[in-house]
Amino acid sequence: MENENVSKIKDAILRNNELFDALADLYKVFGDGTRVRILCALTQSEMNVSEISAFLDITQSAVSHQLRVLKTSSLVKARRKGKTMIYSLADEHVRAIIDCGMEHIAE
Amino acid sequence: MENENVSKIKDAILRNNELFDALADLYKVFGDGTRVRILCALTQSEMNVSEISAFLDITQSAVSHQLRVLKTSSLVKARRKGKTMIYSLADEHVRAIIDCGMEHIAE
DNA sequence: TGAATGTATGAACAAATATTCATATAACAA
DNA sequence: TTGTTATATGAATATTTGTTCATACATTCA
Repeated sequence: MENENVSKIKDAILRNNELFDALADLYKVFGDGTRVRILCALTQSEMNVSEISAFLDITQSAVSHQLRVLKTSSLVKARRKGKTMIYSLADEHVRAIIDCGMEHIAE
Repeated sequence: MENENVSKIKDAILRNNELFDALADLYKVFGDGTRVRILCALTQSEMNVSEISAFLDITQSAVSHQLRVLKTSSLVKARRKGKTMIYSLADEHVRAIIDCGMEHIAE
């Protein structure tokens, strides 16, 4: 079992703990119902905070807190429009990751 | 890119909180460094508990606890071989999800 | 300016969760 | 059977984390 290949893999993994933590941290962001709802909503259309709050029936404060997490993780981006902040997905990776998980669930 | 099936699933999810939570729960499992390490290790080769423990330098107990989480979520499967339990990835979705996240991090 | 609206944020609390330690269970060997 | 190795599990603990509440900040409009 402990052949040469495994040794190489082991070395790679042990030397890349930061990579795995980064990966875990990324998934951690997706691992919350509120954030997933927000992200899924934004796959349909960009929205401002009030719209997200109403659409998902989550308090404005909770939405805002979670949007901050999502923005810090570079999963969403925001632009101001008058008094409102309009949020949208940061890039297509977000959509891809969501679709990936959905396909797993769909089976 | 985005096939009809995925679109339908997405629409369904936007109207079904249970599915939201299912998606979040799936990602929650990936959202822990220990579990991601275990899963990544298993993408290379099946292993028994002791091997995983030594390989990743995590206590046997912690590995066992997390393997239970992974098995409950149907991300890994196990078979007995004498005194040992050999764990492997449950299916190709696991690999796909990991790759998906890796691509996002890679940029 | 002041009032109103939209959003962000800090503190506090509650709930979830990962690890450790001790111990139980399972399979094998002598 | 007894001892040994491999794995699982329960309880306790410490962290992390999501929500709420109150309030601050930002922008527009009268």
